[in-house]
Parts: sequence; structure tokens; C-alpha cells
Amino acid sequence: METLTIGDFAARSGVAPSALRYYEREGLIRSARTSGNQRRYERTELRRVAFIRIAQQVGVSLDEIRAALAELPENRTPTRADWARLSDRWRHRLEEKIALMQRLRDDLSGCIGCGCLSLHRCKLINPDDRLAGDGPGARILLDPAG
Amino acid sequence: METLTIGDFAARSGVAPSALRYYEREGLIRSARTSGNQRRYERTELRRVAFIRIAQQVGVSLDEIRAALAELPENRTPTRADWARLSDRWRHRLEEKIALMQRLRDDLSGCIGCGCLSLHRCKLINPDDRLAGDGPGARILLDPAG
DNA sequence: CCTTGAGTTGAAGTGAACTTCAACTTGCAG
DNA sequence: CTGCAAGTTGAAGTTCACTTCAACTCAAGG
Repeated sequence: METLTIGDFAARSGVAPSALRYYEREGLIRSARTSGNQRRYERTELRRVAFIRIAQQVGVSLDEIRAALAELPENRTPTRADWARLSDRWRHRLEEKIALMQRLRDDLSGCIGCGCLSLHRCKLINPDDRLAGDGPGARILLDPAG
Repeated sequence: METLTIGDFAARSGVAPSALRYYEREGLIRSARTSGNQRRYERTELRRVAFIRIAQQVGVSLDEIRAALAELPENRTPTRADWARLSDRWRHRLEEKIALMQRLRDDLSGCIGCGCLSLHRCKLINPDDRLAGDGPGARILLDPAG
């Protein structure tokens, strides 16, 4: 078995056939066709799907994921180095997200946990003791930008 | 200023007025009304919104958040202890999520990063070397249950 | 061959979480 | 008292990420 049918590919990747077709329509993955127009997937496509699933876990939209995957070579099967470059960048994203979540965890115990949370007074959520009027409140803590 | 108008509350919480109305319809927050039927928010409601935003960051649905918030007393303003109890449970969820993300990060460098990722062979994503037929593949790594 | 399970398509449906709209009312500064 | 920014409502619209459906074709075992 050189290539996989959509059913097998779905089973291997843990993603429903309908989702795989959707990903293909959206340009996230690709497939060859048999003479009878059925999809056949190369096993290397499993890497793409794994990458997609991991990125989704980090809260990345399919749009952004497509953009990331677009950096892989189009005309040849991506090499280890190609994947390494890509995933290195995303490891950073993951690390940022992890750092944010750790901050959230600490603030949750330290701030809501102690009952002091009032957003406009709490040092943790509003580090500069900046009152409203300048704009967001919780955003300072919650924004990806923050 | 004892209570906040929806505009002020939106500014303080970093959540759009339309979202606040939506949260209220969904039973996540509450407001008093003026004689002219306008919303007035107590500052303690900011805590709820902060909690909602934090929980959303962890990937929790509003449905689940409502269920969590339902554990707060209805007839009195939640005390420090009330919030402490609630946020303690959620600190655990956050920690689980953080652990998952750390695992994802390690797998990303160790697995996709090295180029070995093929899902059905990779030890990291498929720790028991369990081949398809038993069901999911990547799911083993990515499922909340896993 | 024939049957049957797996695959194909475009179009429409779903659910979550909001936003936008239109038509109307309130509240406060001048 | 007036003007106007800010508030109110229900209904409909939007985006994302899929799923479901109907009608049809393909592939492979008996």
C-alpha cells in the first residue's frame, strides 16, 4: 500500500474524512487522484495534518496555519530540514502561549484566588495601576499582544 | 459612581457592550436596571468577566463557564472564599492545559522537528506503537482525554 | 457481472460566540 | 428644555470549522 485512501488516512490521522476534504478545499493539504477520481494520500501528508492539529491546539486559525504551511516547498516533498525550520518557529509560539498560561495560572491563584480581583485595582491584572480611560482593562492581561 | 454603565463596564472589562449583553442573555453575568431600563453593573461583576475571559483562554466553552459560575452563591455577593474555591478548581484545569502544551512543545521539537513524524510510527505521538485499526492516531496525543 | 461499502460533488446545515441593524428611549451638559 | 451621545430591544447577519445530505460513481470480493 503506497498511498492511503481517505478512509485510511482519516483513521491514521484521527481527522474525519469530511474535515480532510475541507482542509483540501482550504488548501491545507493535498491529495493525488486515481483514474476514478478518488483521493489518494501520501504518508507524508500525515505530517501536515499532525502539524495542523498541534497548531489548532495552540489556538491558531486555519488561515494562519495555511500561511505557515505555505512556507514548505511546493514542488518537492518537504525534507526534515523544512519541517525543522517550520516547527522551530512554532515551538516559539507554543512557548509564548505556555508562558501566557502560566501567567494566567499565577494570576488566578494570586488575584482571583485571594478575592482581590477588581481589575481596576489589582496589580497583577493592571500592573501599572493604570485606571480606565486609557482603554482596556483585562485586555492588558489577556491580549496576545500583552 | 456606585455602579457602572454598560459603556464604562465594557471599557473596564475589555469586553464589547454587545458581548456583555450576550453574556447576560446567556446567564453568565447580571446587571441591575435603572428606572429607565438601562443596565447598571456592580464592580464585583468585573470579577465574573475576568473569570470568563481567563477560562476562555484555556479553551473552555461558555456553557461550561456558566456551569462553573453557577456554583457561586446566587443570593449574595461572592466572598473571597467563594472565588478561591472556584478558581482553585480552575487553576488545576490551567495546569493540565499547560502540561499538555509542554508535551506538545516537546513533541514538536522531538518529533516533527526531527522529521520523523509519521504518526503511525512515531513513539511520541503513538507511545504504545499501536497501529491504526484501534482507532485514532494523532488523537492519542491531542485528545483532551488523552 | 453484481452487489456493496467506500468515495465523489456542491449545497446547505450546525453551533459557538458574537456583531450589526433598525427603530426607538434615556440621561445629562449646556 | 433641548440636543445628542449612549442605551434598549429582537431579529438577523457573520465567521470559523466543520458536518450532513442527496444523488451519484468507484473498487473489489464472491
